[in-house]
Amino acid sequence: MRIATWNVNSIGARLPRVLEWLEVAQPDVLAVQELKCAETAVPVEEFAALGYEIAALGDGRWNGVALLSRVGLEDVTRNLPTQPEFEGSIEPRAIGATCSGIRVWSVYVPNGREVDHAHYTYKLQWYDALRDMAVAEMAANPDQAFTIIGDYNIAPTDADVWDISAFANSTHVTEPERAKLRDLEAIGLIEVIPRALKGEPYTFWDYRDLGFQKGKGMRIDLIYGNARLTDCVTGAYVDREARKGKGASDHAPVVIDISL
DNA sequence: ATGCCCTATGATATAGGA
Repeated sequence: MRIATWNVNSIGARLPRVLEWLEVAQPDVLAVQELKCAETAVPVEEFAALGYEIAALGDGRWNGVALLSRVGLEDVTRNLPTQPEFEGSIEPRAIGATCSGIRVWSVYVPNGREVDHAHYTYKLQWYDALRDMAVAEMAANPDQAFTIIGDYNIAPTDADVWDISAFANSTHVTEPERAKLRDLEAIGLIEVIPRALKGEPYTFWDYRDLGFQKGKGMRIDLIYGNARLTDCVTGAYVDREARKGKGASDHAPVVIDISL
């Protein structure tokens, strides 16, 4: 079983690259973030032609998440039960489903913007809601393989950014953010750290400043799972190749193989 | 020293990204 996560930065703009990647990488499940389109506008038929069902959550221009699966897609849950609002709305940032017995969540955690911004507080609150969901679901099905994959918008360690000194007073590397990752570990979630295909551990390179070309990346697309799942991981990698060339997303896919 | 890019939108600027 191969599961992957990819922040595609617009499913519309990225459709040819995503279809091509599905054919080459052959994931059974793909968690997608930043659809940037309404769920009613998701290109369902193109994915169906490759054998994938899709469950999508999106309301337009920003955010949006989905799960693609060719091994079943059941018990779809939209949003986190205690997900906080931002400026009065519940944003489409989390969708869960059961795929061939594995519970999978695709998440796009809020960015935070600046450490003194309301969005940063929202980000931290969002993590509490993510933890609450994980606690409840794992308690309800303690023997089920469970994973939360997606764009966490946190670099777990200083080595997960190209130059920590460039991140003074920046989001994504602060202690309160990293403490939220430790909260997830405290409830029994374990991070699966992928190997990089070419040295760099990163999963994101900003379009601005030509980050990819200069090796200025960040590892922010993460995989956490319960022991039932992580004990069965046979491999994991970042598909850095997918970040290359014209028309690439600013994120690379992250892939795990598991043998339950 | 700074910006350099890319996306979608009631677009010909703007907001957001991290």
